[in-house]
Parts: sequence; structure tokens; C-alpha cells
Amino acid sequence: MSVRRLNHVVALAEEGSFARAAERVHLSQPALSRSIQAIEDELGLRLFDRAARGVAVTQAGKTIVERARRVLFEANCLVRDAELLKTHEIGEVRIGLGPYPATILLPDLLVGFARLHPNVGLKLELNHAHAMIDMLLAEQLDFIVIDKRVLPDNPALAIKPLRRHDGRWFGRAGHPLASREAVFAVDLRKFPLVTVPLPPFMHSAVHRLLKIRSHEKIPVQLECNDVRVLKSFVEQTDALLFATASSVHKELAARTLVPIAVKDAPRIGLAFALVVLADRTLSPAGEVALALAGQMLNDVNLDAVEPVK
Amino acid sequence: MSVRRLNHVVALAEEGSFARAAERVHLSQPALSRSIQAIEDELGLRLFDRAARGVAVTQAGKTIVERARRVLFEANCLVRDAELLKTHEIGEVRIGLGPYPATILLPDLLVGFARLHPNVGLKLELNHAHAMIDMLLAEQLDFIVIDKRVLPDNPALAIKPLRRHDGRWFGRAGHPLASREAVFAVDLRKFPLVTVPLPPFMHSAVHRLLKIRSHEKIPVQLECNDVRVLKSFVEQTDALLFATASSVHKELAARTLVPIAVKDAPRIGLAFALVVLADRTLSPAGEVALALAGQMLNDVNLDAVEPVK
DNA sequence: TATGCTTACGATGAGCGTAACTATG
DNA sequence: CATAGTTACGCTCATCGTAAGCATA
Repeated sequence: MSVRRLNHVVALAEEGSFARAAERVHLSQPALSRSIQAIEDELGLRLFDRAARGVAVTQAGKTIVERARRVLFEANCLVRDAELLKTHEIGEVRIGLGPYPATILLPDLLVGFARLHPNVGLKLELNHAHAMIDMLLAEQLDFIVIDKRVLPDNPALAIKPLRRHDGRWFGRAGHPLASREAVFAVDLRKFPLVTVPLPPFMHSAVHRLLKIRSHEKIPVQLECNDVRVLKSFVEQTDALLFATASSVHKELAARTLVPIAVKDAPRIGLAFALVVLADRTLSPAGEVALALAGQMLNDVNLDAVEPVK
Repeated sequence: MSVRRLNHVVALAEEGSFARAAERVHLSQPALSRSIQAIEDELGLRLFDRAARGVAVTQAGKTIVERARRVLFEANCLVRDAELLKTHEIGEVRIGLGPYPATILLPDLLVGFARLHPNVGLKLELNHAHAMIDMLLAEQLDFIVIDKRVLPDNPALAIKPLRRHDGRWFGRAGHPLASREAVFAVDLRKFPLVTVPLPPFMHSAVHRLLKIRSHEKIPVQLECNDVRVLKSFVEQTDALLFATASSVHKELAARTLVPIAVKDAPRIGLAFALVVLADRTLSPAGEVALALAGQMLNDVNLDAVEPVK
């Protein structure tokens, strides 16, 4: 039994004439006649009484026509949903973000995406890399944005690398180090340090930079996985923040934070990547969000030591 | 989009493998593969991700599969209803009965039919012929049972004549006329007469029978379209009832009413007929009720002047 | 190499339009 | 004879099964 056939039945019931119904369903009149005969045979029920003047629905036919309408309604819903999914007008996108990507992308990504596709639901997970990778593998997330160096070597994960974001040091406007001609790495240790929880490779890089002895820990005063917390702390104290310029570009623009240029510091980079499940198809809305996130992370002024507009 | 296709989609989603799903929908595995490709193309959406180990439903696919399930559910309902209609397990039968047919058929017809098809609704209309004919033409009734001589000459009505039921006279057990050797028509006039409202042809027949002058009316003491009312009245008085034997066969059997054999009375017959709309198909359950009514009206002991069992 | 999905190919039949037929007012 | 539905006929395309192809563990 085809949906097409049921449409023929409903059209004939509503038009009351084979000729008119045939026109409505874009069929020749004989073809419609056969189509109706076919479904009557298939169901073993006479649905219509043919008279010289018009066609009447039988009692049994009325029941079937009612049922047919409901099938057609559901079928139309399916087609409509397919269309909406394609045009990103329905659906749900679930994104996992690491601390820096979250700071860089939020809330611009959400606002931008919600403006483009207001009826697509967004679910955000801000968490540790390993927790998000587990969720991705369990198909609880569509994609995640983290530093690719923390990723396990799992062929189920497809990694789309993004441009490198350099880590830099930032202090409040008017910070003692801001007015210094030349700042060296050791100078940084005179001030409290704040940072997000650093993955091992970042931890050792900072450890080397600050020339801390191997058995000593980095003297971090405040560690928090929410960069906003760090930023507001640094704005009000003499503490120094290690972060990407991209994650503080708004504060740089507002001049509430300023970069501390360290003369003898090697570049410590963040290598963000978009991570999806290999061989799994994203929903169309998910593709859009993925592209948007990638674009925003690549387009942001990476080395903004001067205010951006 | 065919219901068949949607079934393929749901089967594949549930089985997680083309081979197993193909078996479930009785198709070769390549055929199923093409069928899925076809609907993916038709919707413009990838519904499944094929991997070496098994098949996974995409995010968009999950939405579509859910929709497909609902379409299939409605389609199954339709097929099921068609089956139930055919086996008289659902539906509604609407019957119009004239006074005598009602008395003869009720409640046996209802009980018998309800026993055969407990889930088919029954609607009864007990009314004047012209009202019921109007309802029949308006498709508010499936068929009516009345004297065919009251029917207008309307080609939209299809008439299935039944056996003739003779009208006779009845009185209470022990009625003065019951013990008389010979009763003549004029003797009837000594007693009150009760009857249902008589159609014109019956009225004039009775008028002639009782040898009433043309300008005089038939002296009817009680006229009621409910024969049961008439019967209980006659059982308790010396009134005489004009009715068909078939409509009082239970009272004859119980000997609460007895026939009054009139020597010089011509036979006055009731010509019942089943009336349906010409060229309109009854529901299967309606056909059964129609046949049952016709059978009961033809099988009843028409001339039962002696008790029936 | 075994497993599992896809592509190729030929055959079948469902479904279409045109045209001829039939019934009815 | 006009109107409306059905049957006849030939064609096309959707869909099938079998067999070969191809990717992956």
C-alpha cells in the first residue's frame, strides 16, 4: 500500500469525481480509476459507489478515508521534518568545549548559530577533555573542540586541526610589569599566577619557561576551568594570566587587560582541533555549527596584542 | 514514498545490519541496500552510516525513523480496520423499522446480531415511513423495513420484497368472539378497535372490510405506533387488534391473545420490504444485518393461528 | 581471507497515457 | 448524444534477484 494510493483515495473522496480527482493528483482519469480499483482489491473492500452523477464514499470507505488521512498526515510530517532537517530549521546540536575554546567561542558561537537557526536546539558540555571524548564516543555529543595533543590515538575519532593559538601572559591595566621596558620569564614569578588546569604538555612547557626546578611545582594561585573567573580575578589583582590572546581579545579591546611581552619566552602554543566521530554523519545543523566554530577559531585575531575592533 | 520503504528504514534501524534487515523484510540484501539509498536520495538526507561492523543511524536518521514508525503505525491501523470491517468486527449499522417490522423483529434481531457481531454498533430508528425514507436518502440509515406500498416511486430506492404477512384480528384469551362458531366482519364493530396508524391503502381496505359508510371514519379506540402498547391493551380489554400474526406470535404462543377468524373477510396483507439506496454499497456488517432481518421476516410463522414453538 | 555493503545486469511487473468501449441520463 | 467511468493495449521505469566488485578487520 503506497502513500500515493492513499492520496488518490482521499482526493477522490473529497472531489466526488474521478475526473476532478485525477486532475488534482496529476493523473489521467483512467489511471486513477485503476489505482482506486487496485486498493479496493487490496483491502477487499468497496470504498466508492460509482454512479452516473458523481462518486459516493461507502460506509466502509468513510472509515478507510479517515484512516488514510491520518497516514497522509504522518507521511507529510516525515517529509516536512526531512526538509527542516536539511535547512537546519529543526534538530539539535551538542557541542563539547574545552576551557579556552569555550572562552573564545562563547557566547558568540551560540548567539551566531541561534541567529542563523533559531529552532535548532543547542546543548553545551564544558568539561575535561577525557569526559568529553567519552561522551563523543557514546554519541552524546556531535563534536568537541579541544587541544588535539590531549587526544588519545583512537581511529574512531576524526580530527580537524585548526590554526595554532599562541599562549601569552596578561595582567591588569596598569600592572607593574606593563610599564617595564623589558620583562623576562623570571620576572613573572614575582606575581601570582592564574591559569586553567593545564594538560601535561602545557604544564611542562610552562614549567620550563618559568625555570622552575624539576622537583618544584608551578606556584599557581588560582586554577579554574572557567577563564572568565580567571579574567575577572586578574583584572582586580596583580596576578598574571597565562592564556591565548584569542581568549581575552575582548578585554584587550576594552583595555582592562594588557599583554605582558616576555623577552626570553619561547612560544607556547595551543593546538585546537575540531573532533568528530570518524565515519559518522553529522546532522546538517551539526555541520553548520562545526563549520561556524572552526571559522570563529581560525578567524579570531590570534596575535592581538593590540586592541581588535 | 511508499510505506514499504519506510518499513525498510525501520527494519534497518532496528536490526543494525543490511543482511538481517533484508531477511526481516523478505528482500535480498542488495535490494534493501538500493531501497535505503533510494529513500536517502528522495529525502536528501543520509539516514545511516555504513561501517565495516554494522550500520548506525545518523542523528537526522533518528528523527526520520521516529516519523517512519508513526506512519507505519497509522498504515497498520488502516489495514487492520479494513480487516475488521470485512469480518464485521467494527462498524455501525443503522436500521429504520416500521411499526409491524419493529414488533416482529425486536428484540430478536438486535440480540441475534449483537451476538454475532458484538463490536458493531446498532442504531435503530422507529418512525413513520416518510421520515425514515428521508433519512435513508440522506444516508442517515443503512436500510429500512416498511410496507413497500408506502414507498414513493423513487429510483434511488432499491426494494427487496419479502413474503406477504396477512393481517388478522386478535382478541384476549376468552374474548366473547373467540368462542363463537362463526364471526363475520360486522361483528367486529361491536368491539373497540385498536391498530397502528394505517397507511392509506390499509385504511381503505379495513374501511371496506368493516362495511363502514364512505363518509364515516373507522371507529378506532386506540391508535399507537407501538404494537406492544396495543397488545397489552387488548390483553386486558375486549378490544380487537388488527395486526399480522407474525407480530403477535409470542402472545399466541403464550395464549394471552387468540385469533378471531372472520368468515367473510378478504385477506388484507402487509407487504414488507427491505429498502436500501440503489447503487450504494452497504458496509459488510450492514449486509449481514439486512440478510438477518430479511430472513427473520420470511422465516417467522406467518399464519400462526396456532401456537408456535 | 572473511565479512558486509555496493554496483552491474538482465528480467519482471506495476503503473502510466491514449484510445476504444460501456452505461446512463 | 453527452457525460463519466472502465477496459484494452503498448510503453516505461521501478524494483527484484543473481553475480561480480570493493572495502575493511
